[in-house]
Amino acid sequence: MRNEEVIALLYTLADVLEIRGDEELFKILAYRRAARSLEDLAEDVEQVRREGRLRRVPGVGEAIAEKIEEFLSTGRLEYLERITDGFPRGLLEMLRIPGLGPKKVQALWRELRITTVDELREACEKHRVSHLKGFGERTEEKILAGIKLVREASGRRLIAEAWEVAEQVVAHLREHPAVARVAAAGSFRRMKETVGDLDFLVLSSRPADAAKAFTAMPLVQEVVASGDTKSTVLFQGGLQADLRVLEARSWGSGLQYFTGSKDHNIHLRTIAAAKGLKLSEYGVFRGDEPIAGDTEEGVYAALGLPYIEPELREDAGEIQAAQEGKLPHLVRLEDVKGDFHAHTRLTDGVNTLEEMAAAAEARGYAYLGLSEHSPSLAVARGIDADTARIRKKEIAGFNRRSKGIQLLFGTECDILKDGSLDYPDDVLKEFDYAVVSVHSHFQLPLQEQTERVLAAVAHPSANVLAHPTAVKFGERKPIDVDLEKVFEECAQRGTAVEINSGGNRMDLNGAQARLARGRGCVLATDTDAHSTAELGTMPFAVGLARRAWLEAKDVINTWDYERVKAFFR
DNA sequence: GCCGTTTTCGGCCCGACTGTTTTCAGTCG
Repeated sequence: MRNEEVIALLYTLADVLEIRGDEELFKILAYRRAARSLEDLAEDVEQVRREGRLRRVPGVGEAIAEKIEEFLSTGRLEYLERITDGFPRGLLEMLRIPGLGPKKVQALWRELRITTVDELREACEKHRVSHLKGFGERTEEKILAGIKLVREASGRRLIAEAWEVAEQVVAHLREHPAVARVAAAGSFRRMKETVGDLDFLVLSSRPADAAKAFTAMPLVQEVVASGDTKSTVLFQGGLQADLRVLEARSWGSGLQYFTGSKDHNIHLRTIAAAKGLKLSEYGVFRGDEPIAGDTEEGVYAALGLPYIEPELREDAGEIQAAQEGKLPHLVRLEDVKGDFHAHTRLTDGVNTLEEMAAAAEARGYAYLGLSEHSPSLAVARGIDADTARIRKKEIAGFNRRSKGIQLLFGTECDILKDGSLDYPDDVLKEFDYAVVSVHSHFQLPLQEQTERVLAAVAHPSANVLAHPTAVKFGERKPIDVDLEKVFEECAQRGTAVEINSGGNRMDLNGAQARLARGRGCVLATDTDAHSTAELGTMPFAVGLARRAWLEAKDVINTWDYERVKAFFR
């Protein structure tokens, strides 16, 4: 997969052109739009190119397609080399500093010959920067603070991590007397697997008090900006958050606007303009007259559209589907009847069988699959066939006693390097079901890795392919595997494909899971829980399923116990 | 550079906050 390289290339092109300042802005925006679009592409860009489908990617036209072609085939881009001739790469790093945009970076470069972040810091400390036109003493201070910030901040983080902060903030604001309504918007509300910052909205008749309640929270490390309707803070730990204060008549349009995505909103505004309307966070207007804004449903209705669920708002076909009345009825958390991927103390979990069963029952589940590791995964104390048989009896005993939840006797069986499974076939047949996973040899080349996984999912005992890319956020890159081929084989063989919300995985992501469904697969939303608490990450797995346009029928965790058993058999 | 129920040319989403300015440019989302 070279998607990341191509995305970085396009962003670099845009940044360089913007600092150089000799191209018109829309050209630069076009590169960024194409880059964002590729970020949401589930497929391997090289394969898309091989099949001549580059120009079908939204925002990729003739010129960008040609540049991607050249870069993929030669590893270089002549155009980039030409425009970066004599262009200091350090300027790109300077652009990351909050408050510094292309114009200021350009001025620093042209006027003061500053080409690196270190040179910039030194110039600020010597107060050489404040003399420049458009700069001042406050700017110098902000740049110095910004340099520190960039060095500390770590960019996007997993939604599970942001979730804890968001819940605290929402609870805090909800209790405040000046606040009538609270919502968290942004990519958080869209349930994107990672979020860059948090966006909070409040309805208040006393905006200043509401803003103060936000900026004065103990969690706040620094107030970056604070105005009448908008404040920005930095939480301890480096997560940035915005608060917007809305009026009741703009609650729906504000929620819609700040939920995004950017490209979804741009598309909506285009539709509004075509109807002679104007859409902003304050409402939908015909001339100066507001015709919608108090509810999100009303905003969409004013544009002639049904309500679109936040998880779909990526400008990935959902607006067209809405226009045609073809939006999916997304799977909901309440539809989930169980989990197929969980561990107990028998291997590397922390809770007992009974504790896990009780926690699952408390979540309202009808069943819970216990899938312990197989022998090869020694670090997780994978169990041999004899120990598995003891577990089988424990589960049978539990199920006889239980008046409610039923346990399934599963295994998370390692896929070995050659694609064979970690138990002999006759042992595999003793389990109710098998989840199969890659836990080793992450570096195999594309073809070998693909053949390995294809062999595993084709095994008659394989029921669920767990965390198919093996990615771990901030820790491990995805394995090189042809997901389309794997999905096609899974569909053919009746092997479900997993969306795993455990640890720092979030694997598959939304776009990949959508591709899986498109190839005819059914999916499983699993937590890979190693404790009772971790069963609670199910909302993130379901969130990804919703981002993948999945309906309840597509997700085996929503099926009843008998149907699941029959599917596994 | 992209794209099409206004268009193959001429548009391209819209507004808040900051700091430096005396009316606004730059930055950000």
